[in-house]
Order: sequence, then C-alpha cells, then structure tokens
Amino acid sequence: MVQNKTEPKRRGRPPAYDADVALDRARDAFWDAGYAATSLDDLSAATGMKRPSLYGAFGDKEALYFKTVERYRAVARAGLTRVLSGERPLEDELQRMYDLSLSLYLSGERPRGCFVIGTATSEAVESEAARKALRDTLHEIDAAIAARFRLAISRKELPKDCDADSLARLASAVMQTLALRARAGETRAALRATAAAGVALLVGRSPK
Amino acid sequence: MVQNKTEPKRRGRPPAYDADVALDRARDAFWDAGYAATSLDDLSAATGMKRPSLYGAFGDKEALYFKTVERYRAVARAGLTRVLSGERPLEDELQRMYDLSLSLYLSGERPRGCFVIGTATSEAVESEAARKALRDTLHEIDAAIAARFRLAISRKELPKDCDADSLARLASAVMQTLALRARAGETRAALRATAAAGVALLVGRSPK
DNA sequence: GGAATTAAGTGCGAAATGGTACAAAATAAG
DNA sequence: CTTATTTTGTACCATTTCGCACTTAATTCC
Repeated sequence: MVQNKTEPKRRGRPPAYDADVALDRARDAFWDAGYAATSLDDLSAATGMKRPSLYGAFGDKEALYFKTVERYRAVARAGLTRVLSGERPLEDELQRMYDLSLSLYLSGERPRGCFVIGTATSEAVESEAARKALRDTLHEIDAAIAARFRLAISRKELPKDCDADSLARLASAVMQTLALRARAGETRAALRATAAAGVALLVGRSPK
Repeated sequence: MVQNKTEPKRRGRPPAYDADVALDRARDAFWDAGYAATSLDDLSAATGMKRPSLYGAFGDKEALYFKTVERYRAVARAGLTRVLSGERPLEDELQRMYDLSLSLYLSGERPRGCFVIGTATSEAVESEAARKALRDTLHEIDAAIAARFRLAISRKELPKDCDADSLARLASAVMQTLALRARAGETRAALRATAAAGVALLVGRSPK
C-alpha cells in the first residue's frame, strides 16, 4: 500500500470544499432535523455545496447520510476506546464514558442526543440499511463495554459470577437513555444524576 | 357532566369512518415510517379516508400525529398501571412490565419498538411539541415506576436507603433499550435476556 | 498557448407534497 | 318534499423535492 494521502497533483479544477468538513456539516443538518426531514437543499445550504457537487462527491442523499454515519461512528469508537482503556478503575472509566457521551449529546446549539439514535431509529423499520446501521452501532458499543467488564472481572473489580455481556447491554442502556433524554430536553444536571446512578448500579452499589 | 357518548342523532351525513379505528391506522403508518416520511397520501391510504376528510376530522398532519400520540400514551399508561399495581412482588411486576413492553414493541408485522421513541425523537430538536411529547412520555413512565419502587421500599422489598427516583429512571432506561433494540431488529430472545438482566440488576441481584 | 480534465453553477423537469375549493351525496328537521 | 346540515370525493394549486443535463470555470499536461 503506497501513500495516497492528499495526492500531490490532481488533474482538473480543484474542489472548493473539504470533504470532511462538508460531511460534518451534513451530519449536523441530519442530526437536527432527522433523515427524512432534511432535504437536499438543506444539505446544500449546510455544506455550501450545490446539489450537483454533493452528488458528485458523495452520491445521493442516502449515500451521503451513511457516509456521515460512518464518520460519526469512527469518532465515537475512538472516544470509547480511549475512555475504556483500563488505565483507571472501572467506576471511573464508566463515569468518564457517560461524561464523554453527554458532552457529545449536548455539543450542538440545541441538545440533540446521539446522532445515530436521533436519525436512524425513525427509518429503521422500513430501511434495512438504517436498521443495520442502528443495530451495528448499538452492538459495537455493547462489545466495547463488555470487553471492559471482562477485564474488570479478571482484575476482581467485579465478582467472578457477573455476566459481562448482560452488564454491558445494561451499561449501553444507560447511555441510550442519556441520548434520548438529552434530545427530550432534560437538563445537564438531571442527565448527570442519571448517569451517576447508572454507574453505581452497574458496579454493584445500589443508587442511594 | 351529561352523557355525550355517541349523540343519538347527528344532523347531516353520517361519517363513513370510525375515528378511533382511523387513529389507530394513522398511528401504524407513522410508527413504521416515522413522522416526516409519512405523507398525507400514506395516511389517506392507511385510514381509507380522503385527505379532506382527514382534515375535517383531525386537522392537519401535525394535529393528527399528536392525537395518535395521545391515544398511544393512554393505552401505555393503562397497561403500566395494571402491571405495576402492587399485587405481586416487585420482581414479578418488573418482569411483566418488560414483557408487556416487548409485546407492544413486536406487535406489528415488522418489529417497530416504541411508537413515541420511533417517531418523536427524530423531530424533537426542531419541534418543541415533539420534544415535549417525548419528554412527557418518558417522565410519565419514570413516575409510574418510581411510585412502585417507593411502595417496594415501604414494604421492605428494597432497602430503605435506595433512591426510588434514580432506580425508576434506570428501569425506564431498560425499557428504552428494549424499544431501540427491537426497532434495530434484535431477536425476541435477545430482548428477553436483556430485560431479565435488567430486572435482576434493579432488584439488587447482579446479572449472573 | 492549446488540449485535456475535473469541479462549480445554472436551470430545467417530473413527481410528490401539504393543503383547499367546490360540488355531490347522505342524513335529520320541519 | 323541501331545507338545513354534515361528510365525501374530485380536482386543483402552490411549493418543495430529488435528480440531472449542460454550460462555465479552474487547473494540469504537453
């Protein structure tokens, strides 16, 4: 595999846009309005690219959407891997995981929750691709958390008879409720309280 | 308050539709495709009513949608009140609550999760009304579960130092993950396992 | 400088969308 | 039977939407 990063000389007219920036802007448009309610004109306005340029660069609306999903998932994956590294105690890392989630869910001008949940869920019954994107996203998070729980069990941070996979799905559930509640307009303080209660329950302390 | 149920004699041409049946059909259309992707023609086809009749009976698309939400919430509220009556042990009632949720989430031809989560979430950032519907729905469920947890504490089904409100939000989180995962296409068996693990964790047994 | 190549921008078109005006139909009251 | 009342169904309108053809602009290669 040779270097193919920013090929030194492209042949024709150079693009006026940066593909990653455009994808982020398109993602923001979908994130706020949902997939179906975001028109190509909205995407054109958000990215500054005319519709034919959008087509040339990313394909149709659906292809563009799934490119934004891929990009979002890559960022989320990196963050999750970082906070669940195992460098700190389980409880700290879980708390940081939810802090990271909340910083993302509240990062827009208005609270908007998780991008994938907010945009793919509504389409998931009728679109096989959206359903798969949603399922894969949830399962990837499940798996990352389960790995950390397995590590915790091996380190005696948790009792040996715990089921890491079940605990992980429930830890995911806490993240999902944060996503939904953030989008529903709950305050940051309320969300933090729910996260803290979730951490307590997951590590074996009943929320007091 | 006098009797106003099915007024004995209406003046003009009688409606050809049953309002409740039409609302259920409209709800099903929204449930599958989401709010934005459901057109008035879709709603007309689903209900068998022409568009002008829909307007006459329910107002515009948004008004119709929120009428279906009200109706769904009333049914959900009744079910929740029933299964959380306090007649049975806490653990049984929680398990029945999730069983009831799953029977609803998997009741369509295709798995579709929770109607409100599946349709209001995507609209919640830009629509104040959708955001409120989502928030009110989540909080109503939180409150119903919290009441049951308070009863459990008073009955010593749970330790006195438990926080019923925090536990209730986490119990809601389990319901929400079932809603999302059902819509994402997880199998019924997988969903049941997640529910069972949630019940165990909530009543103080670590999932084994 | 001219040809080749790639992207940007204008503008069109067919279809779908939300919404409504208006006439026809069905019923009750007098 | 006539009138008043209410619903239904057809047809229409203005707008939006997705998508594309085609021209124009910017750049490299020779």
